[in-house]
Amino acid sequence: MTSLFHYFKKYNSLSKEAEKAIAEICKVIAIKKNHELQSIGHTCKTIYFLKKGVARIYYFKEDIDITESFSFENNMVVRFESLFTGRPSKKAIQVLEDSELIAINSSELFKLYDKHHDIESLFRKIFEAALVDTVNRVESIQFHTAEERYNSLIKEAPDVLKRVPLKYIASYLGITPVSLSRIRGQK
Amino acid sequence: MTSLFHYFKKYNSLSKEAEKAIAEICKVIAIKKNHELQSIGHTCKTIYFLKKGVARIYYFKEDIDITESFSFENNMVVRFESLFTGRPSKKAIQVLEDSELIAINSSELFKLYDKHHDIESLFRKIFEAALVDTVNRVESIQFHTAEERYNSLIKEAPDVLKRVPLKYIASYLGITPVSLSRIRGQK
DNA sequence: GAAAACACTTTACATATGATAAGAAATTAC
DNA sequence: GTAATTTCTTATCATATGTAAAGTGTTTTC
Repeated sequence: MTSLFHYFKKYNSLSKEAEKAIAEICKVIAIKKNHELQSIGHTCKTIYFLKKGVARIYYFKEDIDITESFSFENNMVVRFESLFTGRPSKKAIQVLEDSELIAINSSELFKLYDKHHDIESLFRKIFEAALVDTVNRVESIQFHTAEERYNSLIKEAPDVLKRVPLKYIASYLGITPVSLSRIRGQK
Repeated sequence: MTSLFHYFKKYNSLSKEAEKAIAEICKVIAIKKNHELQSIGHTCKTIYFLKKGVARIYYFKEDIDITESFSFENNMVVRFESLFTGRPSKKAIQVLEDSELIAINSSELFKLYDKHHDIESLFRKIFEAALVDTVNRVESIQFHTAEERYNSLIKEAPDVLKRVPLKYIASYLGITPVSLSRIRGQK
């Protein structure tokens, strides 16, 4: 739980009561490598925090498995488009190593917003940061070549190569494994 | 001002005092076609609402003008990555028709969050919706062909063709004007 | 309303990525 | 530890998009 509150501190400080209230709606869970945390068609009602391990959000486009994002230690894993619309997600969350997560029940969390103004501010800021990241990702996908994106990925998250199969990295970059292999082969 | 509060109502209801407080930090401005609302290097401290007209956010990649997004009537225009980081933006906002906007001073707005809980909730929800839109845009850019993206653009915003030069639409779709012309020519 | 500037299309050629298939390397299962 | 499975690379060919340049059409300017 310490790691979660340490993560929160980067965004907003919380009163003791607020921390207690959050702790009460959290569960620690362990999942084995390659298992699914949440599946396609399920409506997201949980905000996950990765204590240990790697996760990816993925979906299928015409039978092809496509990775939308990776998450590493000390970060959130959330399918925002389902969490904030209340609609079933077309995406699933899978864990790529034996992992430990903290699961925060989002309906309970949102109920805390009125009582604990600092909790609402905290998550507002977390989601604002997620918006900034996502805007930057649009820029990176739209206007950089696959090679540029590959290079910045391994710069920003060097251990992704050791921890994530290349086929997932390829679809995350928007290319086929064959194409990624070519890019890697050039050097 | 009515149009702005009508827009707000879709997300969260506001007390009379909150509406008054927001009205006090708003300015209505008019801008002529093709003029810049905010320029590259400027740090975003204003949230714009388009009453009338069309706007785009754009930047340069190696001397090439690239459109990141369009906004039409009754929507926000914000460079989130600057607003939420406090860093100068690499992007500019330009108006593509004679336009009228409501400018909300963001520093003043953020100060209102503590006094008016309903204002914080309102903007939290607005930005959560923006996050959902941006996540969906990532999906659309990454995993659909230019032709698919062109078709869904004209389906979702049919008058974009009448109101926006094709060269801007092309870069928004992530392709050159030549390529867009080819796609359009096929039919 | 003529000249200039800008926007759009078309053509020809170059290049990056995709699809498919086959083989090599690594991992997993028993 | 061997076989089976999965992952990654390489090769070939097809296709979509990029670049450059020329031509046509439309707007703007005075």
